[in-house]
Formats: sequence, C-alpha cells, structure tokens
Amino acid sequence: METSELRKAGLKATLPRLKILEILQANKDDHLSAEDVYRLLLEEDEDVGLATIYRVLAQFEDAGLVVRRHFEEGHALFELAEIGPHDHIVCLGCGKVEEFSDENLVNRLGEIAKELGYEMHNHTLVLYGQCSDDNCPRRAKSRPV
Amino acid sequence: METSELRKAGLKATLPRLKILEILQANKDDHLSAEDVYRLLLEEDEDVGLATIYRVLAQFEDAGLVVRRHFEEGHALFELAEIGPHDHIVCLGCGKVEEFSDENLVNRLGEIAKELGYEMHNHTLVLYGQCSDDNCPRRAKSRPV
DNA sequence: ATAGCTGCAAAACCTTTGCAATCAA
DNA sequence: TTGATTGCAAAGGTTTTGCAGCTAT
Repeated sequence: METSELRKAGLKATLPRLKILEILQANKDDHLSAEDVYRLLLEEDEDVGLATIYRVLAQFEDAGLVVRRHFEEGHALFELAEIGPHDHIVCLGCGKVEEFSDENLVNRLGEIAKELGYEMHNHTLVLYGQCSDDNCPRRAKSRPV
Repeated sequence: METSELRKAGLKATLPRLKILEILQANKDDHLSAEDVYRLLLEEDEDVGLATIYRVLAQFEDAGLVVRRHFEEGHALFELAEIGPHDHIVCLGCGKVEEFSDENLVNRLGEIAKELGYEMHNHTLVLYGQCSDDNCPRRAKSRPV
C-alpha cells in the first residue's frame, strides 16, 4: 500500500498525495512536468490544484521518493526515484534509448568528485552514439570521438 | 578581431554584441546567467537592455558560439562554446558549477558504449554533490551515494 | 536606404507563497 | 481537537515579444 510509503516519509496520506504517487507510478518510464501531472489528474476527474502538485512533488523530492531533473527545457521534470540502472545511451541514428549501469563507473565518478572537493550525491550521464542494428537508418549527426 | 566572428555567424557587428562577446571571453571559466552578463555590463557602464542580452545570447547559441546549460537552478547559464568535451560538477548547496575533464573516464565511456553495441559520438555528464567551501549554505537535498 | 538591431514595457511562463478553509490522525 | 494540508489567487523570478526608434552596411 502506498499509504505506508507516505507515512514513512512523514507525510499524511491525503488523497492528492496518493493520486500524485499513482500518476507517477503509472508513468514510471516517463519524465513528467508538474503540468503533466496536473493534466493527467484532470483526465481522471481528480481536482487537485497546481500549487499542491508543486508542493507535493517538492515534499516527495525531499523524502527521496522522486527525482527532479532539469534537461534542456525551461521547466523541471519529475520521475520516481529508482533503484537500479539509471544511465542512458541514446542512438543518434534511430533514437532508441537504452538504460545501463556500471558500478565501477559510478565509483569512479565518486572519486572524481572527491578529488574536486565534493561529496557526490547524484549524477546524470547520457551517452550518444550509433547503434549497430541492421535496420537503424544511421542518421547520426556528429562524428565518433 | 571579434567583428569577423560575428560576421561569419551572419550577425551585424553591433556594440552590444561585441560587448557581450567580450564579457563571455573575459569570464570564460565561469557559467554566466543573462543577469550576470547584464550586471557585468552595467559595471562597465555599458547600457545594454536585458532583453537584448537574451536575444543576443540566443543568436550566439544558434550560431554555435555559446552553449546554454540548465543545471539545478531555475535559470539558464551560458558559456563560450569550447573545443573538446568537458563535464560539469554542480554543488547542491551553493549552486556553483565547475568543469572538469578526465580522459580515462571518457575512454571508459567509449568502452561501455562499445560493449552495448554502440559507437560513441558524444556524451553529457553532470555530477551533483556537496562542496566543502566554508561559506556554502549546504542546502543539499539528497543523500550522498 | 534599408534591413537588421535595440530598448522599453508588457506579456508569457514556470514556480512559490500567504491565507482561510478543510482534513487526517 | 489540532496541526498538517489544500485551493485559490497573488506574487516572484526568468525569459520572450511587440513596437517605435536607431544603426551598421
């Protein structure tokens, strides 16, 4: 039950919070903006204010339930915090996205951070390349390094 | 002469554009927001509108002269486009951004891509952590890994 | 001369906040 | 009951845009 997840985070199990959690779980492969969550809730006839969504997402972030990302766009995207692989490789030819994880690599990143005088909390890594699928159109835009 | 850089990009060599280029070059180790550029220009008694700065930075971006980045904060940061890849580390406490590069790491990324069946062309990597500056407010939201 | 550029002010966005009403425990 | 939570509306901060005047070529 999600109720206990919320309790564990020190949050009362209110309807808006449960609904927002549901939306995130139902879309766990996507990155949702606050607006996205708002729209998805409206589609289910759940009437939750946008301000509440921002507040709840911030609380979830503090509780470690979700991660807030800033990509190229001018707004934040949220996704459920996951255990497990969370780096991405994107094919410049066919656009497919795969996930991977490499513990050694992550350890190395932590070392690099330490050398720079930081305690690493997190990272984002995306590799861009050309896959070797036979049916990949190979429209890669940049040259290999 | 910077004038020719601008001409090559199809932009008239106006005073605001030259001044903005100068500011970027004089601060090439930093990541500047539009406000930062605005403030730095005011300090030199150069009266350039903020709207112009946004417009010029967007034009520079289109021309490939600068790169726009979105880190944790709610605004964009700009830097001169550089030769060669470089990665970033962001302090979750005070928001400062530093650059680093590690050739071994990049080689390792290439290997990982190859293992996954890709030929790597490019990558983006951002480490998030807590710096050890005495005056860092340490508002980091997530836990160390 | 003229197409392009600038500054200003207003608008458009995304996000946060104050407050009175409501709700979970 | 009581402190936490919500919705609304208003405010905050960043970025874009319309337009009249100015500038580089």
